[in-house]
Amino acid sequence: MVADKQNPVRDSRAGGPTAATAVYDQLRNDIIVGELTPGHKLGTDELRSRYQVGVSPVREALNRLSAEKLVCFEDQKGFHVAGIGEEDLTDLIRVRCWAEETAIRAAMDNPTSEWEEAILIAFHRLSRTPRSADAKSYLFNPEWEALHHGFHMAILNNCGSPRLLTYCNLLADQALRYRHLAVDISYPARAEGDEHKELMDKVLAGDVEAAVAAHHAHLRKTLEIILGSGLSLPIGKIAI
Amino acid sequence: MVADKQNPVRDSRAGGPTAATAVYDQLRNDIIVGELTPGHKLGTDELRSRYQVGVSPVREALNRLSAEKLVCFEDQKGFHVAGIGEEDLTDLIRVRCWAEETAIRAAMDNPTSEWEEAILIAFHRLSRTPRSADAKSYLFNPEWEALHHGFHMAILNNCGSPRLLTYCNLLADQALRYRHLAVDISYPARAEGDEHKELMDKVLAGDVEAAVAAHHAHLRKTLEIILGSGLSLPIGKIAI
DNA sequence: GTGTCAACGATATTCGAAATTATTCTAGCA
DNA sequence: TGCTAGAATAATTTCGAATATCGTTGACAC
Repeated sequence: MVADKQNPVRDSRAGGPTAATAVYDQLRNDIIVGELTPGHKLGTDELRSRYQVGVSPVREALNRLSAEKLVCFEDQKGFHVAGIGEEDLTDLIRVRCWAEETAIRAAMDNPTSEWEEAILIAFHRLSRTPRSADAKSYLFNPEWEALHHGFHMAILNNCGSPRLLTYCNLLADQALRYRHLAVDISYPARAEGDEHKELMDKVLAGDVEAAVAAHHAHLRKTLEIILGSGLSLPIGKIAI
Repeated sequence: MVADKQNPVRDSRAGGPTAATAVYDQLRNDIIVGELTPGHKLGTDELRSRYQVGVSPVREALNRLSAEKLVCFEDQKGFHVAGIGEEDLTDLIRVRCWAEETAIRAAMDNPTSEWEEAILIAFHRLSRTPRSADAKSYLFNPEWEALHHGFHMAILNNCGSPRLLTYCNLLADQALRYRHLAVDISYPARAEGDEHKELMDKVLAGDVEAAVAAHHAHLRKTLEIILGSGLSLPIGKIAI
């Protein structure tokens, strides 16, 4: 592979060898971060020039994303960034409560010391990392995002069901997009560290009901913050 | 659109206007029915000639299916029909129990007469249709399959969560494939009508715990039948 | 006999143009 | 003025060829 102007996308990435995968990753990120706003038309030409590739990789990436419900598709009408709405968000959080409650119960049903220690480490790392890359106003901090996701997944990981984990990840990504769309407005109103600590304490204490309660409270607070953030809803067509 | 030899796929279908969607539907069906066996390599040329289209629609369909976990994909290595395995099947049924239990509880939490009547009708239609298109040996009966799916969905429909319903549908499709792969061997060992009737009775009686129990028993029996059918496991690579 | 390496064949991937379809705009008519 | 028909425009979708990559086979050296 030669690094020239012809293939800037492929060259700028380490992971995916194929252009389609590279575009998929970038596009997915751009949508989750909110750079591509809900409802925005994802035209062929725009994406072709944006990522410097042909039609095929773009289309391939869009198809994969539409299966993840981050992109909306209709025959002969092309692709749009999936819309958002209050009902959709409420549904998302509700299903996430169900799925993750199930995962937590299953995980706590077979506790191992490795699992508990992994949670402890994940929390420790998260607590040492600032929520925002800038001290005063909010600035997206990819490191914190990764550690935050890692902390929650560390708890669920022990549930023993690959399918359920995959689904939790899917829901988490969708929720992450909502958070990004709202976060600029509501930061720094929230003390997330305390919520995470309480969740961890209950999990490590083996108190299933308390852990589930803490987890539900955590998600419900997220819902309230987003709904109260002034984010205008709805926008665009929802992808079921 | 002209009906000629150039476009047999598009012409033979009523629903999807685009070739990609047509291939998607057919391929999906071929996989679920078991005509394309688990682990089978889905090469470009094979599918191109099988469905009489170019590379683009084939690739598009494969990408959508890989998101549904019916097709396995790896960069630079192409596509395979998703593999099967005992662990995967166990996980599938377990997650299905969780998801559908949640849906049943939510549906029974807000019972309406329309909903109850829809269940009654769905059961009635199902009970009037033979499981097999042939009286003696098993022959795939698409009508029964549709009504069976309709009956189960009639119960879940009232849960009020589009996301959960979509997920239940996804899991149902994956389970359907396992059933098809095993059904030729185990038919007609099962009295499914009785199980469905019991499930319906509990739901209509408003007895949540009994309904959930009946539902779990129904799924667990499916698991046991498939595992005991002599279906050789595992085959191919599992799509998480 | 065993291991490495290069060339080959097969396959997946990508491109740019062509075909098809939706959308918009305009002209003509009631 | 409002509405329909039809062309012009713009977009999606599809194709077949060109490119890049992988796995294998065979030769060669050790």
